[in-house]
Order: sequence, then C-alpha cells, then structure tokens
Amino acid sequence: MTKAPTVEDVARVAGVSRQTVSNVVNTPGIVRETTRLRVEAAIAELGYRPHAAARRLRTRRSSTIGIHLDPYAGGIAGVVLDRFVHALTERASERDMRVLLYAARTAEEEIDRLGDLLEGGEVDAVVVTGTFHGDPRTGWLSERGLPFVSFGRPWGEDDVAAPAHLWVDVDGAAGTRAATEHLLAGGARRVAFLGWPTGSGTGDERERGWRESVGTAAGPRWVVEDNVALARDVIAAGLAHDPEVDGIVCASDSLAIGAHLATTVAGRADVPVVGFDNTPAAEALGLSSVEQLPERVASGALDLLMGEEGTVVAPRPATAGAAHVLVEPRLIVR
Amino acid sequence: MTKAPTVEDVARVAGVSRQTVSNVVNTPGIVRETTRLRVEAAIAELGYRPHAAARRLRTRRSSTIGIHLDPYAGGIAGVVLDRFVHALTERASERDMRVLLYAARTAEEEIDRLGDLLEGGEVDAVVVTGTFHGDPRTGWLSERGLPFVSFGRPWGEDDVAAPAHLWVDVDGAAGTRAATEHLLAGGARRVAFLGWPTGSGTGDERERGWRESVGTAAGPRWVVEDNVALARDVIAAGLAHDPEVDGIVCASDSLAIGAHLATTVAGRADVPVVGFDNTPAAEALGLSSVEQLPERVASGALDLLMGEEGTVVAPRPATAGAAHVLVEPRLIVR
DNA sequence: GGGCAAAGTTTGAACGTTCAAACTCCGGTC
DNA sequence: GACCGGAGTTTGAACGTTCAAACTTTGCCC
Repeated sequence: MTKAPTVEDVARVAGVSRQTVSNVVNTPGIVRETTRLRVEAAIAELGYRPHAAARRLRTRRSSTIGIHLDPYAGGIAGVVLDRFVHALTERASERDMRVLLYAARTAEEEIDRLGDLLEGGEVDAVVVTGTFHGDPRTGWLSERGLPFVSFGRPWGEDDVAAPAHLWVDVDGAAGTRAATEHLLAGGARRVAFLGWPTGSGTGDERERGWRESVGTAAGPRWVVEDNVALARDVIAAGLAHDPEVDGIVCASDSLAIGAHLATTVAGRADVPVVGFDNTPAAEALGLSSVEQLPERVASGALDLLMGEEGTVVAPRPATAGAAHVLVEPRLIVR
Repeated sequence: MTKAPTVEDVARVAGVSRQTVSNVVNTPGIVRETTRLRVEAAIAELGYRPHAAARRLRTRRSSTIGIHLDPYAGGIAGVVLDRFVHALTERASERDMRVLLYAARTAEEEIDRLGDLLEGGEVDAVVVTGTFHGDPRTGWLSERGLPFVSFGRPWGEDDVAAPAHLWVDVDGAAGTRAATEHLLAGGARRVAFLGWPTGSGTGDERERGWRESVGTAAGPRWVVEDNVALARDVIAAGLAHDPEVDGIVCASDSLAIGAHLATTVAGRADVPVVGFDNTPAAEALGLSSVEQLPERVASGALDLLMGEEGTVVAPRPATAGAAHVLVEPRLIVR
C-alpha cells in the first residue's frame, strides 16, 4: 500500500490549488462548476480521503461525542442505556458526528477521562448518564464550561425552571400515569404500585405518576430492590394479604417480571401487570410496559448540543432558552 | 476560558525544550529524574493535556478501534453484541485504546464508512460483526490490507486451518454439548433440540454440539424462526406428540423462553430447558443458559489486532501463526 | 586531565489540513 | 478607458505534536 494521497496530490492532478480542493470537499457551493467537476474526478481517480487528524488539528473540532459505558451490569436495566447508545450513534451519524465510548470505574476516574477527552480535543462534547444528586461530574464539567448534556435530570435542584445544565430525560411520571390509566380503563378497581425504596429521583418520579392518577382506586404501595426474585416474593405475600388488588403498576420490567411470576403461580393471571422500560424480556413474556423512546432522547441530546439544525457543537449556557428536553414515554400494550 | 497550554508553554515554565516535555509524557524512562520532576510539576501547574489530533497527525496513529452498531433490532439477540461492546470498551481502555461507533444501514454504506474511517486515519482497525458467507465487507477489507478482525467466522471456508482473515468466535458446538451433557447427567433420557432452520452457520454449529453428544438419548429436532411465540407453539405441539421428551436444548434464549412457557402451560415444568446467550431474560426466568463470555471475545479480538502485550495495532496477515481465537462458552446452571 | 561512550537534551522539519489575506479575472458603470 | 465590485482562486502561515539528527553533558577509564 503506497502513501495515501493528500489535497496536494489531488490539486496537482486537477490543475488547481490545495485550497480549491479543500473547498470542493467542504464548501462546494463557492467553487465554479467546471472546476468542481475536474476536482471531483481527480478525487475519485486517486481515491482521496481527507485525513481526519489534520482536519481536526486545524479546525479544532473533532466532530465526535463521547459517552461513558459502564461495565455491563447484568440484569435488565442496562438495556435502556444500550438502546440509547444505538440511537445516539445513528442520529449522530446523520449529523456527520461520531460517537466515542470510554470506560471508567469510579467517578474520579471518569472525571480524569473527561478531562483528557474534552481538553485534548478528542471529543467536542460528552453525554453523561446515570446522574445523581450532587453528582461530581456535572459540577466539574459546568465549572470549566465544557460542553455536555446529561441523560437524567440534575435531581434535587430546580431542574425545569432554572436548570443547572443541559439535560434530557424521560417523563417517568407520565409513563406510570399512562400505565395506571390503562389499567383503570380496563376496569381495575384497586391498582397497586411496586417500586423502589424512596430516594432515587427516578423511582420517586415514577411513583408520583401512579399516585396522581390512581385516585380512589389506589391500592397498596409496595417497595423492594430491583430484583426479580425479591419482587416475586413481595407480590406473592402482598396478593395473599390484599386479594382485592386487580392491577399492578411497576417501576421497572424486573419488578414486573417478578410480579408476573407471582400472579401466575398464585393463579391470579387475571391481575394485569405493567412494567417500565419495555425490555426484550417484557416483550418475550407478553407484558405491557412503558417504552422510553430512546431515539427521542438521543435526538433531544443532539438538539441541545448542536441546535436543532446545526452540524457543529455550539454550546449554549443552560440559562439561555430551552435547556432541557423531557420526552413523553409511550405505553406499549400487550 | 483562555487558550489551552501546549508543550511549548510547559517547556518554557519548566525551562526545558519541547521535545523533553514530549519525552516526559511518552517515554519518561529516558529523561533524567530531576528534569522529569520539574516537567511534571509544570504540567500539573498549567493543567496541560496533549492535543490528540496533533499527536495523531504526527504519529499516524489514532489509538482507536471502530465498531459498527446496528439499529437496535429489538428482541433478545442484540444483548450479546451490546455486552461485547461493553467488554471491548473496557479492555481497549486498559490498553490505552478508544472505541468509536459508527452506523450504516446497508453493506455498501458500511463499506463506504469503513473506507472513510480507516483511510482517513480515524481508526487504526475495525471489528466487523455479524459476518456471513461471502460477506462483501471482509473481502473489501482484505483486498486493501486494512486491519480488521471479525466477531464471527468466515463461514463456509476452511476457517480454522487456513483462515481468510483474523477472527474471534464462540464455540457454539461446545456450548450445546455442555448443555446436553448437563441434562443427561441430570437423568434425562430423551433430549430434544430446538433450533433455527438449517443454513445459518451459527445455528448449524449449535445443533451439531447437541447431535454429537446426545447419543442414544436423542429426541426430536425441532426448527423454528427465532421468536418466543412461535417457539412456544412448536414446543406445545411437539410435547403433545412426543411426551417422552424430558429435556430441551435450545439455540437461543428466545427459543428457550418459548419452550419454557410451553412446558409451564402444559404442566410439564419437570422438563428442563436450556437456552443460549445467557440474556437477562433467561436470568429473570431462572433458565439455565450458555454464557458466551463476551469479555473473552473482546480480549481475543484485541490480542489478534495488537498482539498479546502490544499497545499498538500491528496487523499480522491471517496466514501467519494464530489468526483466530475460539472461545469456549460456559453453561450457567439455574 | 584527555579521551570516549553513553546518557540526556535541543533543534529543525514534517505530518495534512484550513484560515485569512492577497491576488486575478471579468463585466458593468461613469 | 479608468474604476469598482464580486466571484473565483491562490499563497503563506498556522494548528501542536513527534521524528531524526545534531548537539551537550556526564561518568568512567587510563
């Protein structure tokens, strides 16, 4: 394999200057038609491809977005994030952007990594996932004015009216509201909620949706860690104790699967169970579930970073105009 | 935010030359201890980070590996690939490598993208997934001598003795063999196989493992598309017709879940079902399954591209020495 | 203390691109 | 026919790093 051709080589073959070749590649509009065709022919003939590193060095733009990938946790929850990564890759691709993955075990390590990537010009912006109250990462990024968007609200602050930074999230309450209303519309008279212990912003939000829409049909609220076997046991006991329950809204598909197993074993297959996340497992078991629409989340993240139409990361301060996107999820009925 | 410091700035502060700063960063061993400390102090003081693009341009290395991410397909199968991506990111990170994702809808589009990424120096090598017999991508890459490894064998050729290119794969036959032997050891006398229609290399391989180890306990071989509901129906009918079956080995977790639903409904919960891929769904239902060990696959891919110890992509022709890694999967008993 | 090799350090150039400014045409206007 | 403006094109410089070669210092031996 001989040396790869450069703009210079193309220019020589086409009988024009370096810069004109560059213009044909980047801003064809300003080049005279006849010249353009000549240059394009030379590009094709030589098989010229712009060298990414040289371009990045000169333009100070990498056209790349970084995203952290946790060690695979097992279980069901990771699927949502993976779907988001898929969607982000596709949407980014449409805007001529790339997605770079990075690993980090701890928050400190991640901050270190973020610094390398952003300040070293390896990425133009990052998407931070799994944020929590007082997350050191978002603070660190904000302080330095580095461009980023979080998937997940800056919990605990006044995140909608005066957001601390750009964020995208799914409206969990709207999801459980839809789930609850679906059960009520199906004739349920006593709808229970199976969620996580209070304190996780996401979980509290999902519980709120049920509480606000269940009205007089409110059944018990059960709480357990996100685990199929534990959920099954809780529901088995709960149903025995409160047989009037005729519908269960869950904060996750793991919980829903546990609940489903419990109702099946107890011969109460008549009690509908609705999950959250619409994972393949819920699909396989024929459970209804709230779909987070990761594609919308991905689009929202890019809109915030690049503007609705932009093809370049142009960070706006969180204080200016729309600084967040809240995606309304959709109930998938099965 | 003022301009980011460069080697030059660090050099000035530390009272040394550019190159010495570079040496401290890249090959600290050759710098005198006292000098090194002085430079390191200057680096810390200024918060210097090497500019990735400049380094890439000069060294002609991106320290990045590309991998294609399909549109999220839904269903269970995608999970294995996602786990592989996670593992690849972590392993790559340990070797100071990054992982870049790219999207493409068709094989032609993917080839175009591969050309841009590899010849534009955006990535040093790519991992190609989901290869099939006569795959245009691997041919295109091989012709040009571009460095890549495939996750999946070059089916149909003499892939082990004279591999067409570097590849990593999971020994599917070994997986179903382990599953079959597990059922036999548990006392099964008639073990069926539920697989996909003949013709997919992967599926045929998994069937072979069952066939070769089931011996006189061979039950029927059922075949169906990879779908929970279809699998359930096939097993329901199959069990009714052949009630002697007392164990089912499946080519995937989707099939296994279908089989599990069928045995449960038929009141034949005594018939153990073993899946393949060890997805969260199988875990949630308490099904045994064959675990592909994506971490090993990821390590294998990097070993092939970079050598066992290397930190640089140093492509070897597939003809030289070990050009493939075949990972032995592990049965997870539940 | 002179000579010599090894260790450590500096210097000029180069990687391939795009920016910014300069330059060349060309048609139209006074 | 001199002047102007705009479209199209070229030129020199710069982005920040590392390579390769040249240079300087150190340590050792006789």
